[in-house]
Order: sequence, then structure tokens, then C-alpha cells
Amino acid sequence: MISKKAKYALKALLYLAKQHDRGLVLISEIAAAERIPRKFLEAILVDLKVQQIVQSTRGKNGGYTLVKDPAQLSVGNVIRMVDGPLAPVHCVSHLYYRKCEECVDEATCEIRMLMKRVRDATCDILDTTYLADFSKVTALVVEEEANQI
Amino acid sequence: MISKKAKYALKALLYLAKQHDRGLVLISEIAAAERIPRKFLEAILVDLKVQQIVQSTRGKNGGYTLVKDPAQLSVGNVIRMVDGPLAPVHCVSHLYYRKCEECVDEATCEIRMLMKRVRDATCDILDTTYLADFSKVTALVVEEEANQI
DNA sequence: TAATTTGTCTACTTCTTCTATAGAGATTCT
DNA sequence: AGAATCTCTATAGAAGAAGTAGACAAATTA
Repeated sequence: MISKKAKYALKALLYLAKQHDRGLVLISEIAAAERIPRKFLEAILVDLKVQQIVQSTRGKNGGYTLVKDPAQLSVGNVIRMVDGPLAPVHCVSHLYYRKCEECVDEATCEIRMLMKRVRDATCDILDTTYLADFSKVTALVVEEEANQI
Repeated sequence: MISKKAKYALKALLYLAKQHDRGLVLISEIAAAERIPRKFLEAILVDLKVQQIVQSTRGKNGGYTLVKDPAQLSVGNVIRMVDGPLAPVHCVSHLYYRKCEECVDEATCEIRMLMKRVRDATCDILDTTYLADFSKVTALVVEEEANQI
């Protein structure tokens, strides 16, 4: 199960992606539109800012924007940033690998082999689905190219 | 991520399946073989007994056995019994379905559609892998048939 | 029947994570 | 100066994860 936090992050980023041409978007607007507790969303956005996924401006007319290209920001990426590994057990995670303490022999552990398949199937889906793949989300590059005309 | 409890349950059941022809198996033997904290394993086995997956006998020469046929007990089944849903979000779970509180429209929620694919991929693997599919595990039916000769 | 060997049951603990909330502070614009 | 925003720090309640302790009940066997 992914956490609510991860789901909120995803919804917020998707909202930002959809509204991208509008420039800065208020926290409170995202919170209201996606029904996310405002203060909780604040904390999430700060995290995403540290990860350099979004950017913000303070003061009047301030707000948030995406900095990452939605065509290159995958859902898997977002979930990992918030929740950590997508893998069902640490010992099959690529980025968060950790040995099982109780495992007698990792190389022959059949549970591990099975879980590896689950990990791969999950990542195949989430790491190849980008924010831009959701309807009404335009990739930044497309706009940038348009601007250069 | 599945819990340690679920992993322990899986390992214990697999051990029981492999030792099935030996009759009753001690908690402490399983705990030692699979490096599971003994008291924790006790609690897990009680759960599995309530679920009628295993059976036990007290007193001297007591212990545990599998009652379910390893050829019909899937890994998905075991994990669900211990951890609950395999789905990444409740709203795509079949057996543990629950509406997201913040979701505006479930029918068009694109995150949900994506998560449904993840759920299906995960269940496709875990619900079609049975304890008997692990090496050295013999299905009970095979033994039962043999006994009838 | 008493001792021993098992599983059973109840209760508790400790730690961490999840899901927030409150409120003062900093920044920007008008 | 004043209003609108984001920011930072602190706190907190609930739940769950992972385990531990110890008395109790049942079966065997000497």
C-alpha cells in the first residue's frame, strides 16, 4: 500500500502539471481541488521542493510550479521520493537494497525470487508512466518548443 | 512493502510444507531453521490456525502441520491473511475495497486506473504461485493418493 | 500421579510511521 | 503599511510493527 502522502503528492503534481501554463498555483487551490488537508500538503510540497521537483515563490501572487518536465517525471519516481522502495521486500529493491536479517541464503531464497518478479512487474508499470501520460497534461518541452517559434 | 510478519508466515508455511511427511513440527524448530523470533512465530501460527491453514497438537510430541494443500494455497492468499490487501490503494482492491475519501470521481481517476494495473500485475503473480510451486514442496494430494494404493 | 514437554492466552512494551494541526516568521507585492 | 503567500518549528494522537514475558492448559510418559 502506498501512503496517503504519496497519493497526495501525485495528485498535487498532476494538478500542477495540468495547470502549468497558468504559472504559479496556490497551495490552497491545490488543496481544495484535490481535497488534500492544506497543512499536510504544505509539508509535502516542501519535500518536493527539496527534491527539486517543484519551485515556489513567496509573498503575494506567489505559489508553486513544476520544474521537472512531466514527460520525464515518472509515477514510480514520485512514489519512491515519498514512500521509499516500490519493491515488496528490501532485498529485491535496486535503489533501497538491504539484506534480510533472517534470510539464510539470498541466492537461493525462493520467496525472494518471487518478490523480484513482483518488483519488476510493478516497476515496469510505474517507471514507464510519466505525469505527461495522464490526459490534459502537456509536457514542458512541447511548450518550450512552441515558444521558440 | 510486505511486513516481516507476512514474510515469516510465508517462510514458516513453506517449511511446514517441505517437512510435511514428517508429521508434526515444533515451533522452535521452525523458528530456528528460518531464524524467526520464537514468540513472534507463536503468534503468527495462532493466526494461521484460526484461518485454518495449519493445525496443532499440544503436549509432548506436539507441534504444527499444514492442513491446506500446498498446491492450493497461494502466496497471495497468505500475504492477504496477514497484511491485508495486495493492492497499492484500497480503491482498486477486490477483497478490501474502500473508497478514497478525497477522490473526486473514482470512475475517471487516472491514478486509480494506473494502480489497478499494478494490482492486477501483482495479483497475477502472487495468486498463481502456490506453496507447492516452490522446490521440494510436495502437494498433499499426491501423498494422499499414494496412501490409497 | 508427577514431571516434562509442548502449545495457548493475556498483557504489555517499545519504537516507528502516518496523518495531520497550530502558530509564529519571512517574503513579496501593491 | 498591509495583505497575501510560502516557511519553519513544534507538537500530537492514532495506529501499526515487531517483539517479549509469564502464567496456563493439555498431552505424554515414567
